[in-house]
Amino acid sequence: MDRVSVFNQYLRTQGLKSTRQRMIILETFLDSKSHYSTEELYQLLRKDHPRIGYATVHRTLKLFAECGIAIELNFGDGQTRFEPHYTEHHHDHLVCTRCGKIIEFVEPRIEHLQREVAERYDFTVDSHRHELYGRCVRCSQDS
Amino acid sequence: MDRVSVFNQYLRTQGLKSTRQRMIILETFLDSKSHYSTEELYQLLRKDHPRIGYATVHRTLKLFAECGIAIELNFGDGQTRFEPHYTEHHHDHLVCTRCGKIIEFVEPRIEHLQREVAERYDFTVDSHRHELYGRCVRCSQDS
DNA sequence: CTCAGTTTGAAATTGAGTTTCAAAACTATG
DNA sequence: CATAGTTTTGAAACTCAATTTCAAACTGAG
Ligand SMILES: [Mn+2]
Ligand SMILES: [Mn+2]
Ligand SMILES: [Zn+2]
Ligand SMILES: [Zn+2]
Repeated sequence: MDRVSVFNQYLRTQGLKSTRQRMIILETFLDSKSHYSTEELYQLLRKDHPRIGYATVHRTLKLFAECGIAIELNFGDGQTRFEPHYTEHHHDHLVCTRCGKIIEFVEPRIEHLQREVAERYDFTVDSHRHELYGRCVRCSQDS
Repeated sequence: MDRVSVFNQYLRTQGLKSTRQRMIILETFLDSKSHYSTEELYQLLRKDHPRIGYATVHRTLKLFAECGIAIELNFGDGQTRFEPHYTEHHHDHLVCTRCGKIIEFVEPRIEHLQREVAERYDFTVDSHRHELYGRCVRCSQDS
């Protein structure tokens, strides 16, 4: 089931309404490059939809996270970021602390060792966060 | 070189002064259990040193992080936490989202794969963050 | 000790995130 | 379509950790 359907079904089951704003925000969120903060997505939306308020963007992104079509990210820059949730391909991130570039990586062997570590402590994992901070190729070359 | 010396040398090289407050905060920080937030360490300090202000605790913890004797942690509860930096034994964390318990783990094979991933993208890693969120043994039993 | 520069602590400010509330928008029913 | 009962919206207010401000206190080189 695609993300639009998941969201609409979530709205229905929660007794929430399908509104023009929610649909526009959903479309824009899914089409846009990933890792947007609320403020960034709000600014992007303002170009075509200047009537949509910041609070609505914020509330809608929270709804996306609640129904599982978005993931909240935090790269330590003081802003929560969101990305569409790809159930098929979980990934983690390399974050360039100079230019802000974000590279996604997939490493099943790390995912596996994670589960092994959790077992070692009889810990039930709901989610995890794995980020490497440093310099991307470009940024490690110049100075 | 022990952490007290590292801090004092950092103060000297930066033209900063060694003060009563900074020494008390350093001692308390190193003696205390780890993963304290600024507020928590401030409350702990207040028992024996009610004159030390929150701003000073905050500024001093930032100094610890700057000179490398402390690491800033963020477990997504809206408070920055600090722990002494153990150069010898790097570890990552399991965080119980129910009771707040923090378990430290060491897994060299993950550290190694991390370096491999970074190389794959010609990325120079300065630091990383790896946390597993879920339920500790106790908390997964009583639900 | 003296004094310029630094630090301190209380209070003010910042900024992302969240909540409030009256007006607008939905949707189920008649 | 009209109406009524909810829910949603957007601007503004609020929250709270983090940070800054500033006058008074402290530090340490001379
Ligand atoms: Mn991503
Ligand atoms: Mn730790
Ligand atoms: Zn870069
Ligand atoms: Zn627990």
